[in-house]
Amino acid sequence: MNTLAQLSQVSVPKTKRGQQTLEKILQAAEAEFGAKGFHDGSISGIAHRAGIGQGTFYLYFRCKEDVLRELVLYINRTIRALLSKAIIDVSDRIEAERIGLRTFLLYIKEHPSLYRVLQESQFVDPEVHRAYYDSFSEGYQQALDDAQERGGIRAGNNEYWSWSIMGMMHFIGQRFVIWESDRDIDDIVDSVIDLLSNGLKP
Amino acid sequence: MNTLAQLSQVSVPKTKRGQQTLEKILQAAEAEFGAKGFHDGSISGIAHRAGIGQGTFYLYFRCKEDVLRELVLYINRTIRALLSKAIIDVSDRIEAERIGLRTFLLYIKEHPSLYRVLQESQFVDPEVHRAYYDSFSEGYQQALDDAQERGGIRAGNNEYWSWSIMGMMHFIGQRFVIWESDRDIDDIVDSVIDLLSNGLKP
DNA sequence: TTGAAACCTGAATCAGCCGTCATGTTTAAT
DNA sequence: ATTAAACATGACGGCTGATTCAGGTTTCAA
Repeated sequence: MNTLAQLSQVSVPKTKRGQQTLEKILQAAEAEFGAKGFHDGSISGIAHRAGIGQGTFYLYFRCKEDVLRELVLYINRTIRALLSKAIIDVSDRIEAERIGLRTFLLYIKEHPSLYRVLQESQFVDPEVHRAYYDSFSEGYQQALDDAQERGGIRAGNNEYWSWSIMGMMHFIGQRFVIWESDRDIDDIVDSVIDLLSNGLKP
Repeated sequence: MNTLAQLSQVSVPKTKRGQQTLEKILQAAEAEFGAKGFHDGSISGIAHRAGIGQGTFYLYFRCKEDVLRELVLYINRTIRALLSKAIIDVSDRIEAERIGLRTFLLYIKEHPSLYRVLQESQFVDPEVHRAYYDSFSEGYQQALDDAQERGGIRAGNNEYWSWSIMGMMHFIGQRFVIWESDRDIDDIVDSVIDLLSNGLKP
């Protein structure tokens, strides 16, 4: 299994101008892929949005796939940082779930293009896509393990449970934030966390 | 919102030979897209696998996208039929969830290519992809409504709950059946249904 | 100031595949 | 047996878009 960081293919530009250009390319790629998808999106489209020549793209990335990989790493870093920060001193696991789901939904609402890129990476580079979810799953299992030791939640198979929870969050986000974006996020969170906390049984 | 059936673009062949050819094309497309994905898979690849000429493909489908659409409709019909049959006389909702999850996982284990096509349809024809899940969600909400009236499960927002449950099933299937196929399916089902029935709370 | 490294350009190349078409074969109803 | 409809073929035209490259320009350390 690869860790995500090992999958990066870009080297850091040496001048300030280079760093700005790299940044412009990444933002342009986010917009281009978000609007047209990976296959219909083009390098010329990215270059145009970034305000650079076509050839400049290849000073920073070896190919079209590499820029998508880099965007997936970027989402991973960003969401992980947001989540750690949001639940840093929440000791109750279920409260942490609530805050985590809310934070996630608010993030993808603000960055639907980036979230689309993540989904599409499944068919462009399955390895980086899986590494993204593996990295979340690991942290998740650790958190569930800890909560179980403290008696905060019931015992269970945390590998299966972590993927179940990620699945809930993903589908809820896709359906009620990406596909239909005017729902009240707190209503969604309440309902989903209720199910996750208490289950279906009366 | 479109119903799935309206999205079909193929007309039924008039002779027995035509029906056989259509069948061959669909099976070849399942294999081709399953192996190479939609974009890297080619019409010539499909025609080759089906043992027909390239032009013959276009007697049955207008374009590459149409055959993918047809495959999504096919999965939908098949899984729905399997599920209805499996839970036809199960009155306990939680037992029905258990059987439903098990049936679903066994199906995708046997048809990973078809399941990949369904996932990829999100980026080829978002409408048919969404219609697929909407059709399941509707049936799901109905089932949850009924069970709540009988007191079989707790009250909740069944729109959110149905998508949460579909998300659990999807992620579990992707991770532990598609990506890693040697897990004991009954272990998975027990663990996931335990979480779904009883929740995280002690 | 200078020069070497870093960065930029966009027209041209090139490979690959979708979809068409002119022609030929098979089916099945009468 | 006849024939019109249905089905089959595969070479090829046309287009698209990723990547290259030869010839610039800018940066910055010394």
